[in-house]
Amino acid sequence: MNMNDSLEEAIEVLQQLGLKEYEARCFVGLSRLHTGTAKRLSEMAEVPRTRVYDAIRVLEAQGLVEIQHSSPQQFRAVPLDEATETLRDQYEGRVERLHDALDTVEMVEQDDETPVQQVWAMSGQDAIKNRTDQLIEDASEEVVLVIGDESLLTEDLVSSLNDVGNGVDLLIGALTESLQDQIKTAVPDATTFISGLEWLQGEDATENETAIGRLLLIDRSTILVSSLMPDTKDEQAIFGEGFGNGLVVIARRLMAQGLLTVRDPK
Amino acid sequence: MNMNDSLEEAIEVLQQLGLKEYEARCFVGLSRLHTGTAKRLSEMAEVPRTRVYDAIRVLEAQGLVEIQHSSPQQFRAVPLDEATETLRDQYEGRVERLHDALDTVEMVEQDDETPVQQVWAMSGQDAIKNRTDQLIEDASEEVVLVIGDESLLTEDLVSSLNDVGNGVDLLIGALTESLQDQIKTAVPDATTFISGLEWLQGEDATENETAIGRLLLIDRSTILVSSLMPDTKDEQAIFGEGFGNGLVVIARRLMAQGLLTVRDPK
DNA sequence: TTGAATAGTCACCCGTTTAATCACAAAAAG
DNA sequence: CTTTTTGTGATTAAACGGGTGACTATTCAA
Repeated sequence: MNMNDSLEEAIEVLQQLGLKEYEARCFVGLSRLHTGTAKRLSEMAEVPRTRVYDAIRVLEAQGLVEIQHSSPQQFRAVPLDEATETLRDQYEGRVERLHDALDTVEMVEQDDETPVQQVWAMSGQDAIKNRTDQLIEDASEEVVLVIGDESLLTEDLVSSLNDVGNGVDLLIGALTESLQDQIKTAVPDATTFISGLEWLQGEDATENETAIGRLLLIDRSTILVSSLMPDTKDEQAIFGEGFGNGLVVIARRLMAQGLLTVRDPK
Repeated sequence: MNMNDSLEEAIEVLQQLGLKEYEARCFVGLSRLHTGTAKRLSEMAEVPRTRVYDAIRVLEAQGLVEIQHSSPQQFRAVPLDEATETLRDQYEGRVERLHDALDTVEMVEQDDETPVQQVWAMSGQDAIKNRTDQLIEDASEEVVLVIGDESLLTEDLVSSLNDVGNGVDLLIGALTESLQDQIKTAVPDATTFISGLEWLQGEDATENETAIGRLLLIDRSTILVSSLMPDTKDEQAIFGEGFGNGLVVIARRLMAQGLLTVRDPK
């Protein structure tokens, strides 16, 4: 990646982390300046000089820059490692506060008429990863997992797989041999296999550009299927639980197609 | 804390984490509803019904809620642990990307005329903590530290103190006996003492409400002094390096006042 | 000392975002 | 066949953020 792109990337990420554009620009500007006045910073970061002062004040309050109160004032960025650590601390604190606040509250009564046909949709690689890990942890009998992309075989996933109870069968499939090898060494207890769902790929590929992401079946009663946008890495999943669930139809189809039969000749 | 306050707190924190007000309200609303339609959620969360849909879409894209595409649609929040973990992952990723981006860039040349009189100001408890830890790690001869408030004795600080090189003297002071005891057990290698800066407290207390936070002197050439707003827990520090520094005057005053003489009779 | 340049603070403008409401068509429910 | 409910879209008003210029104080160099 080009250096100017790195600068742009840094600015963008800082904004995602909650900074305004000027604040972000000033911070990356200072990061390559070691120390500077408002004027120099204004030129380097392409921020109107008169606005540098506001931006710096905010950054200082967040612990990202230091100010020398001389005349003229000098600014400098906190060392990178310190800055990232500070940001981490900030967010860790917020997430913790959120967790505490919500977990003293949860749940108002409900007039439950569970409509049995529960199929839920969710998005986001992180969220689906976490749900996958959680489901595997809670498995009591059998885990069937098909992984469609190398990037989905994360550390957390591996440790979840290795931590399942003793009586739980592990059946893991991959789309390529190299991926299967990785799985074999990472999760020795699992029975692995390749393919078994070419039909699924074929059927899908005609319609749109989505690739199969994950396919997870827990205790034959809970299922999660995700697809992966090849370019954007965006992941979307559907998720269902309960035997009577409509999604189990998919599971049956899979079994009929011979995917699950791999298990018996084991 | 009251439960309604918890709700408010959660909403506020979610906004700090980047959500809009409606999104935040909808999420905490769903968090206590287990599952709900737009109408119920609208009443519970005090969000206009017609706007619930937009908010939910954003939340779904972030992996914080699941949608059941039935009619009417049903929404539900991801379990709290999964949600916080997802948020964590999100921010960890961003901070990492920031670090990588800035790492490849740093430093444009500089016409250095170091004005020797460097006194820098910084704010924020996290940032000052990180700076403190860093300075202690880099110490080569002597660390003099005075801690003004119990909350400042963090794990990171303790491990930094215990990790200093062999030839480095550790001199740690506290304002109260109980704090001194904590330090003794946490950092056995240190020489501890109490007080030695009543004069500083006195002088300050007349003017404003700030209490002394940290006081750190590294190798007799780098110094950091912080004050703590008693109510807001807001911390502000000044920081200087180099022998010729004006701040060293303060260090001399401290020595003259007998603070540092504790070291000699050791 | 004086004039020019620099430093710093304010106040203002304008486009975008976002909270908030309304109008309307499709779909359920009675 | 009404009457709610549900979902989408357009619209308004206020808040926010980016962008610019006026103005004063300070510094520096004639």
